[in-house]
Amino acid sequence: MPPHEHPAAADSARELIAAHGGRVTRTRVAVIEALQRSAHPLSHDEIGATLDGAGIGHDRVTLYRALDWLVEQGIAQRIAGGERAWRFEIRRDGDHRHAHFHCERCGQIVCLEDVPAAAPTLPAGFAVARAELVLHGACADCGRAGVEGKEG
Amino acid sequence: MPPHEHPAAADSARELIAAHGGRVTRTRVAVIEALQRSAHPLSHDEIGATLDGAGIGHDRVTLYRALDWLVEQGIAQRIAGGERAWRFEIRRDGDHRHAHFHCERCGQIVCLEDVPAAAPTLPAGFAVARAELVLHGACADCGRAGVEGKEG
DNA sequence: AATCTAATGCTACAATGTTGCATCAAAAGC
DNA sequence: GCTTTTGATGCAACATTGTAGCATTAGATT
Repeated sequence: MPPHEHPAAADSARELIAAHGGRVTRTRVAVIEALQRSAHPLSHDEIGATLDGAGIGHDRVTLYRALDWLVEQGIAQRIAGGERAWRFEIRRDGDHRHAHFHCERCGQIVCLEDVPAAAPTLPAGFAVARAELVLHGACADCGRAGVEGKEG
Repeated sequence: MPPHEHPAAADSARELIAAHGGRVTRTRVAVIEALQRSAHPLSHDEIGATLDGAGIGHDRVTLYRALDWLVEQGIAQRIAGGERAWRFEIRRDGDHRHAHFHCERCGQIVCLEDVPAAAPTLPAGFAVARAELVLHGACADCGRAGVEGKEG
């Protein structure tokens, strides 16, 4: 085990991957750990930066495929949230139906763990697989910094 | 007035544009009419096809800018709904906070006029400008056609 | 009709995501 | 420990969606 990693985190990531019948690769372990460490969903780009920071070579395609696999396996989930790019977050058991807040000031996506994204009653015939509730506005940090400008 | 258009629709589009201080151009009129006629939000691409069908020359950029202007003026609004591309719909008075349904089978976005996309109580400091509630699954048509396959 | 300038249309570009294929390396077998 | 198998990677090339700059066109006004 590399001495510069948290043993528990690395183990849980490795076990998670193996439990789904996938190969335990540097990329997948690092992606899962990055998502687990982050308090908010990460974009492909942000995850890539994390990998670079960890000295893990990769390219865009590998990362996309690793993320695709994680989503496919139900380990992670995609959020359409902010702008054009997807964001990813780890699916914690039973916890994957919370709403998200997109700050139009700083671009950040915040998980609103307390706010459920539940599907209301729908017209007959509609089968809902998942609900996405995204609130747009100014987050607590940006709201404090100033009402109109970028800085207070 | 061109004889192949609905006079009322054309007038309302023209008036709408003029009321916002913009120039009444073929593109804008056609885009507004397309959105008004459609029961569901349209993608940039679908709107472009409508313009082509109406024999109105245009290019991608013009259409993007026309749509940007409509959104800017509050005449239309963007929906992040389905995949990567934005969708657009006309803003009807007071009616612009309904939820949307994204059918993962046919890719269609359906307006759920009866389902409000209201923001629930948030942590202190969060200012919500708008709420987007998108439900993903199978729409009534696709659900009827078959449970797993594309066709019943 | 002449004028003014918003809007268009072109080219070129940026950002995000996908496909095909040769190579590499993780897991399994020996 | 070495070889085999094949899933995962990395590269190049491409597809889609959206923007920026700028010359030209055409809507509104005089």
